[in-house]
Amino acid sequence: MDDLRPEKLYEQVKTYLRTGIAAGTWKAGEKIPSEFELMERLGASRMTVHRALRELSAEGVLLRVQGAGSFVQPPAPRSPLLEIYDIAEDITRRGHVHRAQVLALDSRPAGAEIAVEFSLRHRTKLFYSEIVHFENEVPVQLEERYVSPAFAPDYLAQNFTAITPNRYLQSIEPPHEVEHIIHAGQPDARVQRLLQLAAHEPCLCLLRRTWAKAGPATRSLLTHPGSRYSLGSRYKLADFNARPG
Amino acid sequence: MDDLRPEKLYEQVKTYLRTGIAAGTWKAGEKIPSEFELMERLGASRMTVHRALRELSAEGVLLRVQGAGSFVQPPAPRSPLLEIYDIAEDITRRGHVHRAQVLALDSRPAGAEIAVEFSLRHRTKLFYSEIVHFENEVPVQLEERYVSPAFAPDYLAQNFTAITPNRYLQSIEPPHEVEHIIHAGQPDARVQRLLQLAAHEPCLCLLRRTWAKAGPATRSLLTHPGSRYSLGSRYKLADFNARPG
DNA sequence: AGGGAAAAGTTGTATATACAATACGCATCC
DNA sequence: GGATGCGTATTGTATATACAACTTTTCCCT
Repeated sequence: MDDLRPEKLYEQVKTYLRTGIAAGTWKAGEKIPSEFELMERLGASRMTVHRALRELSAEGVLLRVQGAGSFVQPPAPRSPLLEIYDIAEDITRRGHVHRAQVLALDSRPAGAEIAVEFSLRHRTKLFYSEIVHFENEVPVQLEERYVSPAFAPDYLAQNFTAITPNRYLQSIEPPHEVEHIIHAGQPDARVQRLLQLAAHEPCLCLLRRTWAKAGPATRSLLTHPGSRYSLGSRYKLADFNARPG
Repeated sequence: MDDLRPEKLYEQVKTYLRTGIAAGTWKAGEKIPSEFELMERLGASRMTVHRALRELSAEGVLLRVQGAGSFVQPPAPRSPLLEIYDIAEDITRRGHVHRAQVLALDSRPAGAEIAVEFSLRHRTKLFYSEIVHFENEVPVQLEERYVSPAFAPDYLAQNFTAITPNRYLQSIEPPHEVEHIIHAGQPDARVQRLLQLAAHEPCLCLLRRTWAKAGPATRSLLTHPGSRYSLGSRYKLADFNARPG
């Protein structure tokens, strides 16, 4: 499972800087060492260091000013919203530690509402998983997921502390169609406890449904603490102006 | 205003490919010329061509497969959530009646946080508007918007009961870059009153910032009643698996 | 015909070099 | 004091080269 190949050199440079920023070696707004300095310190060529810095700049981690230097950008609170983003990836990219706690992983009859969504007869069985995701041991997401057995027959045999359901399902077959619905809600007592929410703290709920070519595949309700998590995206529109016809 | 400097060479290569794809020279799924071929055709070095292709790949325009070639990706599906949707349009499309109540429309000094976002000195004046949007006389959105005077000099002269700020600003110049951040929050007493919220009812907050080519343009905080409003999108993903032989 | 090795083609990474463009401090000049 | 210009530091672009990694095609041997 693990990728044993060594990280590419430019990736090593990126990791070096990212962990340094996460560790507070360089704080937001501060200047990081110059390309030349990093080149000597890390033993890579300037072009390799340059590439690493350019990519970090494109990712919004750094702001580079020609003639002046490279500066740490304040972290943009973001998760690519409409992509099938993976929360574990998201957390580790921020340089934090991700842990998943599996509360349930079984097969259970679909309730009326769920059955309709999956175009199944009432009480037909579906796979179900319930996982709490922690960022630095703070709960940031409750994931309640129904999966069609026809789509992922081996779902129950997976170890979801090692690989997220998201990533596992993606590896089977990328979805053909996706739906996202976002709303703000008041958690019930159980959710409040699982996410360690303060009294009356709202939560941000993201309902994501996916379809494979064969039919409905998954239905996940992702609940986040309102005060500790936000969804975001930022992108350039420039490229979409020129269109044929 | 126009940038008279010649486009960078790698940008020229990107433009060459983008226009070729737009013109149908290479269709989705098809293979584009190899780096070597492009290098000879365009008179750039392979590294320069390589950089152009790598960036197009990162942008999702191309799919590159080591050892095989570079293939045109089907255009990425965009969702209404990330577009600049207009709530008046949204409401009328549902067949309901939209009404806007303008609570404020003035010029006011930017607070510390806002000034930083607009790259302005503290207390420089910005245009500000505050509008409640009603769907069938039920409040569904509180719109608190800051606008750069440099971007929209005539902003204060508009009648925002007739045209939404959104639509007006779009007519000046479509944004070059957009950021959306969504979170769930607890409204303060004032918001609670304006949106006629029940006690402890959470709200869904969408912070949208836009940039024009010249710099920061607008910053809107759109607050919705959690129980009466949700954001959603559904779209088809292209088939990324198949690649022609 | 089939299998498999070899070759060719294509992209990925890394380096060295050169020069251009920009920012900033410092000395100079008026 | 203030404006000007210059040198240095730093990032941006472009090129040539080399080799690695991977895919596809060719071709030879069985």
